[in-house]
Order: sequence, then C-alpha cells, then structure tokens
Amino acid sequence: MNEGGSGRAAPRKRADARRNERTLLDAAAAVFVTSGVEAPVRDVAARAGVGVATIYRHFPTRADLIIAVYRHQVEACAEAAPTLLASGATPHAALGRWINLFVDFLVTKHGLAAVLRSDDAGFDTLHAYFLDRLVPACAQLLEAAAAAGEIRPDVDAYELMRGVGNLCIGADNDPRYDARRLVELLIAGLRLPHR
Amino acid sequence: MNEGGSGRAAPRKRADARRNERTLLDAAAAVFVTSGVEAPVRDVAARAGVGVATIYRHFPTRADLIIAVYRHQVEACAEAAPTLLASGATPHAALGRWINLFVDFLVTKHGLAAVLRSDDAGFDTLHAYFLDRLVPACAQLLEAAAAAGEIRPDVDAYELMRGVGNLCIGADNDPRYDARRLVELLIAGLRLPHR
DNA sequence: TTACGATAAGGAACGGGGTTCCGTTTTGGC
DNA sequence: GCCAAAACGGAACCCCGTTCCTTATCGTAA
Repeated sequence: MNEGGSGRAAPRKRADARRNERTLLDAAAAVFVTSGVEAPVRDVAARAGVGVATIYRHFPTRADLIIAVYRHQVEACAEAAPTLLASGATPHAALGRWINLFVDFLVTKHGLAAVLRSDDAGFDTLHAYFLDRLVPACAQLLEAAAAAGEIRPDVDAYELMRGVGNLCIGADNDPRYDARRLVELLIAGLRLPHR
Repeated sequence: MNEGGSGRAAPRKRADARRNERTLLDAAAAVFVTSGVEAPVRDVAARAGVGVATIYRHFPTRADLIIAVYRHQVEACAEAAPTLLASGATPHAALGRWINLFVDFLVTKHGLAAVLRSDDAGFDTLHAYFLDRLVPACAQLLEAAAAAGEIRPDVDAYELMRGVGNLCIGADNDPRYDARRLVELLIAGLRLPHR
C-alpha cells in the first residue's frame, strides 16, 4: 500500500510532512479569502500553526503555494473549454461563457489578478502555470469561433487572456468598477460585423 | 519681484531648497525611465546626490513625486480632449485618438499603469489626481459620442479609464502583449451596431 | 563682515515583509 | 528503545518605504 500506487519516483514523505502540507493548503486558502492572495507569508504560517520555513519547505516560493491552492479551479476552468464547445451553443457563445468562468474565478480571489500580472520574478512559475493551462483552452475556443466566421481571425489567445486578466485587476473593493462589463465589451469588440 | 508675483501665500523657499526640488524632479524622471516608476526611493536620492529625507521633505509621499514628474503630460492629455472634439472629426474618432494619447502615455512609463491601479493607500493622492484630471476629459468625449449615437449611452468614464489603464499594465517588457490593440478592441466594443 | 536663528539636509534608525539558516524535535526503520 | 534522517520553528538577514535627530547651510541684520 504505497501512496495510491502511481509509481516509485517519490520516496514518500514522512507522515507529519504530509499532514502539514494539507494544513498549509487549508490555512492558505482561508487566509487568501480574508486577506487576499498577497497576504504575508507569516500570516499563513501563523494560521496553520507552523513556522515560516515549513511553508518554504513545501512550496519553494509563494507562487507555488498559490498554484497549489487554486490548481483544482484552474484545471476545472481549462477543462470547461471543450465541454462548452461541445455543448451545442455557437463557438462565440461558448467563448463568452468560458471567459465568464475565468473572470468569475479571478474576481472572487482577492488580488489574484494583480499577482497574475506582476512582473516579479518570483511569480514566473505562477504565470507559466496559468498560461500553460489556460491559453490552449482559450485558443481552442478562439479558433472555433474564427472558423465559424464569428470573430476576427487575428486574435491571439495569449494576448486575450492577458487582457482579460488585466481587466480583472482591482475588480474587488471598487463598486464603481465592473470587470465583467468591460470584459463583455472587449469580447463584443472581437466580433466581425456580420453582414 | 516675488516669485512671478502670483500671490503672497507661499513664504518663498530657500534657494537651496528650490535647487534641490528641480534636481530631484530631474533625477526622478531619469530613474523612472531606466528603472521604472517603482524604483527604490534611495535610487532617486542617490541619483540626485541628496539624502532620502530630502525627497520626503519636498514630496510627502512617493505618489507626490510621481505626480510632480508627470504633471505636465497629464495636463496636456486632459487638455487635448476638447481640442480633439473641436477638431472636426466625429466624436467617436476624437475619443479613439484621445484614448490613444492616454495609452501611449501609459505604456511609455514603465510601471506607471501598475501603480495607477495599485490599491496601496500610499498612492491615493496619485489615483485622485489622475482621475480628477482625466475622468472629466473622458466623460466629455463619451457624452459627445453618445449624443451623436455612435456608442452605447451607458458607458461610465471612470470605468472606462480604469479599464484602459488596466489594459496597459505590463505592456512594456512583453512583446507578445500589445495593449494598444486590446484597447482598440475595447473601444470597438463600445460602438452601437449602426443600422 | 560676522553672528545668529530659521530652514533644510543627511544618514542612521524603525517597521514590515520575503527568504534563509541553524539548532532542536519528530519520525520510522532496525 | 536507538539513532540517523527528515522535518520543524523561529530567529536572522536583506530590501524597501518612511521617520527622527543631529548637523550644515542660508539669509538677514548688526
């Protein structure tokens, strides 16, 4: 009875280490909800009842902790793309719904959009993960919509994802700013004038 | 012969203080160009050959220094709005050109867009200044374009400025990301389907 | 020209945050 | 139960914005 029997590569961690990893993920998730993604590392450590070094032992950088916390949701978002495409709606409608999923994800995570856009070297792995996972999903939708003649054919998935992410920055804590609305306008701007 | 004879409110600063203020503005401008707007205060002080406290004496917060450095260009941008409106083009074309001015300003100032969007309390005066100055200019263009039936009538100037500013974040140092293009798409999304 | 008070300067000091180091504790195979 | 390896905790370090306190400079008036 190894760990799920998936392989022998990982030498299996000690029991306390596994326990702490879970505890840390839960603590981080809780702190991120109340204080935002950029909450001090010390806060997460305190909430988990561990020392700061324990965080860095499990997650080499802040970015890795954030990735671990949100991995499930990012995966779900990526996997939603083909599902939406196959759901019968037009490709443009599927694109719109998928973008909405992404926007909802971002605006409900305080500060995540800002971190996603940070050019701090420490967040490179975070950028890479999000882009690797989501850009292909977005590209699939864009290609389908372009092939159907619904949108301009020259829209780059990377650029669009970056733009949408940027529009979501600061969408929390500012009642006068509605990121969803602006993203809708941006997506509307993609449409070809149908004639 | 007072200082320009505008009034007696300011007790006139000492000569060295005036000299240092100029020196600081020049140094800050130079440092911002090479290291970005978020360059360490100490770098600006070193470049100007003064102590850090001197910066804070002249500019109570980082934000005030940034405002002072870019004040001229922000004013010019704000004043361009009525000029463009009166220039004979359609209101929507004037809006497009004005937005381009704003975007060009932002993307050529490393990190300024990011700071403009920061929710750090220290940058409140910076936000207030930019918004106070530019939102009315933008609103004037939006109203004209809406009145001409060229764009949707329910677009808020504040929201649009925030959105455009957000789209400009990180536009430098990423050749795959073209903020101008995305902003164009966003502006295109404002148009009413003309029928 | 010099002396003196007000103004401004300089740099050390403080506080906060990310990251690392090292002595100590816990675990798990023998 | 013993011991080496693994993991832990928190102090330590570094960077950065901001403030404080001492020193230097300016400008004026004798």
